[in-house]
Amino acid sequence: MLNRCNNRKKTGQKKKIDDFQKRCRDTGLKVTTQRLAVYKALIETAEHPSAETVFRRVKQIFPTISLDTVNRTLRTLSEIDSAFIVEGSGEARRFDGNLHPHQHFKCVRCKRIVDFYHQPFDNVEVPLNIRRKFKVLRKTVYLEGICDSCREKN
Amino acid sequence: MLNRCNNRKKTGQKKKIDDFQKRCRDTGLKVTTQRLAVYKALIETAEHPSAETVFRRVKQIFPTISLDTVNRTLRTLSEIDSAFIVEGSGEARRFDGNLHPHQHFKCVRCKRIVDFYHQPFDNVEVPLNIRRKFKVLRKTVYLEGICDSCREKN
DNA sequence: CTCTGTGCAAACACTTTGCAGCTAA
DNA sequence: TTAGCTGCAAAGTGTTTGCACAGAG
Repeated sequence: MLNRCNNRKKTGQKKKIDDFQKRCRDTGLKVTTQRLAVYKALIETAEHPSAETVFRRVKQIFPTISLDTVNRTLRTLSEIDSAFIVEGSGEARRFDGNLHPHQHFKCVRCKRIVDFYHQPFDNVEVPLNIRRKFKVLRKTVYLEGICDSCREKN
Repeated sequence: MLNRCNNRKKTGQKKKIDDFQKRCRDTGLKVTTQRLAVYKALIETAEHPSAETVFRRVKQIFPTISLDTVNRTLRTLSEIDSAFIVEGSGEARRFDGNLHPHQHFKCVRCKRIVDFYHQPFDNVEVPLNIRRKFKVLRKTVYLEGICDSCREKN
């Protein structure tokens, strides 16, 4: 399973790129050389790169691209759900003094974070292939969405 | 201490504070007024505050404290496991172009992020009390620890 | 041809650091 | 007493923004 995720197949890449171009057209975005290059760089790697990393990579085949464009494009990609942010919300760090096991729900509009506890999340064992390779120190379950009061505001 | 909270809840806070002081002594940290004030402010709220928010709150009862101290203290608290970071790693945003459902393991040393897929995590239903109140758009399961190559380096 | 996208530079928000004086142990 | 802590100011890091020009549709 680790392997399958790491070896993203070439044939699949082509289709992804076609789908992406369609997605751009559907959402009214222009298919620019830069946008395509950033998207390709992102799906060609399994290392969950930062904007800086994508920038360095794209620069090799497109030397005039700027870091700003990469930043803007990555943000756009996540807005049209062609990419996800796996680390760093871009907002300030936030802390929790509650040491008991629990999970969080975060409202993407008002940024409110709510604690909850749902035992089944806690009960799921970390898979063996992960436990064998890595020392797991922490397990986080995180939900995102729109909270009740933000929904009413629509 | 306000005396309106004279029951078990307050006793719990009291115990937490005692435990915290012990934790400081055990880890060789001094129990300073600032450190205590920051810790209290953190456990008195359920809103997962940022450093800035904690700062504003502590300032009311301790006007000379600086934001730097709050930042430093919150970092220290998470280092001694008296608090957790629930949002914002402080590092750069990182992106993922893999849209299939999957989970992540992140090595806290080398920052490498590895994809895996463990169906049981996917199968857990979001609890009803959350689904009823909030519109859930995304579910994230995230493991943190030490990866194989970093363990060997010890 | 039009209007979005890009590159540049400057602005920005948050966090960290160097240092001198302070304080808990 | 003294090692560690704090407050201040300055630097650092990553991201966003305003603007004029370029290029996709």
